[in-house]
Amino acid sequence: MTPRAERIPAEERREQILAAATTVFGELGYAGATTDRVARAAGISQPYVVRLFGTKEQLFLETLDRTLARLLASFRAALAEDAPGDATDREARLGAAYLELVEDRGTLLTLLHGFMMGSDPVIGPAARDGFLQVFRMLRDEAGFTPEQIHRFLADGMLINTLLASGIGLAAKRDRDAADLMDCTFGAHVAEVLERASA
Amino acid sequence: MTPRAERIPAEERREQILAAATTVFGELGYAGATTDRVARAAGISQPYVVRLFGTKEQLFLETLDRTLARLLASFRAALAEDAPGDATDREARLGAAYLELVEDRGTLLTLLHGFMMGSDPVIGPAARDGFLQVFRMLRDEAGFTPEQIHRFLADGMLINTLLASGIGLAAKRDRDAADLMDCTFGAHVAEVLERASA
DNA sequence: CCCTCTTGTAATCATTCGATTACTCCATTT
DNA sequence: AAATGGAGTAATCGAATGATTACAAGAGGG
Repeated sequence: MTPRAERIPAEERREQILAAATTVFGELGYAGATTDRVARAAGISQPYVVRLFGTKEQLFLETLDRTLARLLASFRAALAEDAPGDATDREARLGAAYLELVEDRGTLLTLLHGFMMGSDPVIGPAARDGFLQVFRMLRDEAGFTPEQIHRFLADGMLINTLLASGIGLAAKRDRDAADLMDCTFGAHVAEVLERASA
Repeated sequence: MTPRAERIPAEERREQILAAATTVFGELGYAGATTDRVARAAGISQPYVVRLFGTKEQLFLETLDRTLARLLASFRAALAEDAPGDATDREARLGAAYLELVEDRGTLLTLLHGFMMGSDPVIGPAARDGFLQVFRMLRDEAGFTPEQIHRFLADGMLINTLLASGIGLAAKRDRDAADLMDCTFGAHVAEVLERASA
C-alpha cells in the first residue's frame, strides 16, 4: 500500500525509533512495552521496527545504550564546565545535571527499568555493566568520595522511583504526597519532579 | 485427573499462592510474570490460581498489599522494641529492620516493581498509596525529621535497585562491583546484599 | 448410600504479540 | 526505458498467555 510515513534514511529512522522506544520502555518497562507501541510512537509500522532492530530484545539493548550514553555525556558536560575544581562544587553541578535529565522522563525511567531486569540473562548483565560505568565515572572522573558516591546514587534512585511512581500527579490533590516530595528534596526539586510527572 | 496437589483449605492455599507470587513478581515484575509461573511455584495448576484470585491484576494487587503489610509490620515491630526513645536510635533500628527484609528478596522487589507501575490506571494508584503509607509511618510513628525521611527512603531505594540489578553476583568476579557495594554501604550492608543476590 | 460442597485439574478458547513473508512505491543508475 | 535497490507496509503466522468450561475426586451429612 501507499506508505504513509515519509521516506527517510534508515539511519535517521533508527534514531527516531530509539527516541520513541525510550519513551515507551520508560513508561511500560521491557516486558510491558510492545514493538507495536514503539512503532506507533515513531509513526511507522510494527514490522519495520523489527526489521531495523532484529528483535525487541536488541531494540531494548540499543535503547539502554543510548540512554546510558546520554546520562554519561550530560555528566561529563557538567564536569567540563570551567569552574573551580572543588569536589563539593562538582557534586552540585552533577546534581543539577541529573535534575535536567528528569525533564526527559524516558531517559531515566528506561535506565531504571533496565536495572530492574537483573534476572534476565541478556539484559541483566548489560544493565549491570551500565551501572558500573556510572559508578566508575563518579569515582574516577568526578573524583567523588565513597560517601559522595553513596549520597549521589541514593538520591538519584529515590528521584527515579518517585518519578516512576507518578507521585507528582497525586501531589496536586494529596497533601501528604506534596509533603513527601517537599520533605525529601526541598521545594525546588519537588517542583521539577511534579512538572515531569504531568 | 487425579489431583497431584494435596487438598488444602482455600484460605491456606491462597496464602501459599501469595508467597509464591511475591517471589515471581519480585523477580520478573508484573508484566514479565505469568500466572503459570506463579502456579508452578505454588505447586498447583494455573487455572486454580486464576480461580482463587479472579485476575492476574487482582493477584498482583493482593501480593502488593501483603508485601506492604509485611514492611510496615516489620518497621512497627522495630519501633516497639523497648529502648530509649532517641530519634537517632529509632533510625538505626528501622535501618536494621530494612536490612532483615532484604533477606526475603521478593518482598522488597515486589514493592519496587509496584512503584514502577505508576502509569497503570489500577496498579499505579495502589502503589502510590502504599508509598504514602510508608511515608506517613516514618513521619508520624517514627517521628523522623524531613532529612531523616529523605535519607532513609533514598538509601532504601538504592538498596532495592542494587538488589534488583543482581549486582551482588557480579561482585564476586568484578572488582568494581564489589567496590561499589562496599563504597555505597560499607562492608556490612554490602555483605548482606551479596548474600541476598545469590 | 446418595447428595452436595469444596478442592483441584485437563482441555481449550480468544487474544496478543513478536516475527516472517511478500509485496508496493519511488529514486537513481545505466 | 529498463533495471536496481532502498524504504516501507499489509497480511499473516506461530507461540505464549490469561481466562473459561467442564469435569474428577474426596469428605461429610442425612
